[in-house]
Amino acid sequence: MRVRFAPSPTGYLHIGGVRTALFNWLFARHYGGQFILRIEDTDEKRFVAGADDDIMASLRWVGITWDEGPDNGGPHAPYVQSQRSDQGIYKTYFDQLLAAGQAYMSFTTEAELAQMRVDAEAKGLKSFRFRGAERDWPLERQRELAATGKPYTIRLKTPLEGATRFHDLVRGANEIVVQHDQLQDIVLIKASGMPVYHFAHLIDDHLMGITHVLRAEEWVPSTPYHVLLYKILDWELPVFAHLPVILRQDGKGKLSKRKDDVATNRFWERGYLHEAMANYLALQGWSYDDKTEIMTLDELVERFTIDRVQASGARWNPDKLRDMNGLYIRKLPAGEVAERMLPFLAKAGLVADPPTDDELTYVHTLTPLVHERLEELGQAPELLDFFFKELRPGADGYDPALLIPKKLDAAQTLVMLRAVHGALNAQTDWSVGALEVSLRALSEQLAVKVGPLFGAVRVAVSGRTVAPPLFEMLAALGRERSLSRVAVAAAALE
RNA sequence: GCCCCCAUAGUCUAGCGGCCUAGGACGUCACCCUUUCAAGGUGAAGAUCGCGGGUUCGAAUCCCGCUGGGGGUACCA
Repeated sequence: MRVRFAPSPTGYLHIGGVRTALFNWLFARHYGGQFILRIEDTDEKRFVAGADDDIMASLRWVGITWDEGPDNGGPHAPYVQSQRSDQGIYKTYFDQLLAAGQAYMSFTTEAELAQMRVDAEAKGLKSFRFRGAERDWPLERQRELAATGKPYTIRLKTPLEGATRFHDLVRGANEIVVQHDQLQDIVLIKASGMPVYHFAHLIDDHLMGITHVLRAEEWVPSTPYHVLLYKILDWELPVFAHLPVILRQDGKGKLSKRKDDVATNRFWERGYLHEAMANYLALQGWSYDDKTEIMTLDELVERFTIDRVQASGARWNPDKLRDMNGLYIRKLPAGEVAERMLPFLAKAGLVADPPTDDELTYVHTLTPLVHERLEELGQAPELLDFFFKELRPGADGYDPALLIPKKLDAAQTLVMLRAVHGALNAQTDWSVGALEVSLRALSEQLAVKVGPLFGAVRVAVSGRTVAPPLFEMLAALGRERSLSRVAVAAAALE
């Protein structure tokens, strides 16, 4: 079994593309087949230089590797269509089609065609299906006109009557039937000489021995053209499996690069784990059973079968992805989380890049404080910044009003914080346990509940009301900084 | 408009004729734990299985129609 993922380098790869690639890859790995990566750069207008590298980086990120591709080559190289076009690979076949009278040179220009559509609509015609007059010309006449230098495209001569039918693995036993009067003579070769997707992908799939075509659902309507071409060329049809589209969060249409934040690289920039992304993506249109959701890449490979792919569209659900990411972060050993957080801390300027040895060990001691609080690694800087930066109450820091617990006033809080400072100052054992014993005793001594007391201290040392556990924070902050922060906080209330 | 595909809670899904008083997950809410926030635990609300006809002793499961949603309709992929 051989499958392929064939992206167009028109920009970054969006997450739906990764899903399609993942399904192909899982399919190949599960059945012991090969997965091929092919770059379909036949659209000169939308071509973006460097997009292929970005696409490959995105695929590698989720763990997808290819047996043959543009970078690692293979028996069917090259794996880039513009290069294949330059080699004349496609010409062989359209010459064959032309000679057999199955395709023809069409001299109608894009502008003329657009006008024809407008006219048809004005006349109230239900639908416009273009078939060029040249489809009935002898090939010689087509060639003569072409020889005068008039630009032309090569179009498929689609049958006028009958129907084309094909099966789809995802849609089950029912055949998809399309009447030929619904088709039109699609362009196979553009006036520029570059083949169009419908033609190039099919030639390459055949030449590369692709046995199963797993692609997104939006290709269903054009599949009849492909089936027709396979038959004309007398080639064996691949097995089709059209994967459900990923719908936008609001359900209004499919995910789009322009409207949605779905560039794959955006996810690693925000601190999504590739393991979580692969797991979530696998569940967009596929499921294992009625309970299992959390699966490693290896487990996915072992369990992935095409019969469990859903036919209906799946809506993009960032909340669930986020939840799953948090779960994966929690599953990671703390040391691993520390390592993965580092780039985010460095980018925020909290540690050097690369970090010093001291910074490295400090990040490791800090990690347990935020480990289970992270849903995205990118949250690490905002959660931890007060451990790295000066902290001051006032205009350029936190609001001193936060120090004052509910039902207490500034004077009472001041007394409390001074007492805390005294107690901590007398503290010789700066361990989490000892600090807790000390402040709990103080709570009793002052006849203040631990809630308000700890709350005030929390703000004093972190500048915020929501933070990691207090004694862990004090311990990580160290004696000097803790004492000075409490003192400064108290002073702010004087 | 026309063609094609799809249809179980707000969302992702399990279900492939009797095991379903419809299971799981996200989200939501409550309670427990608790120094805040999380995490974790327990529980709840939430689906007349889109609607209407059939087939069958029996249908979420099969068939038809309708409706709704999505996709396509390019010298883009």
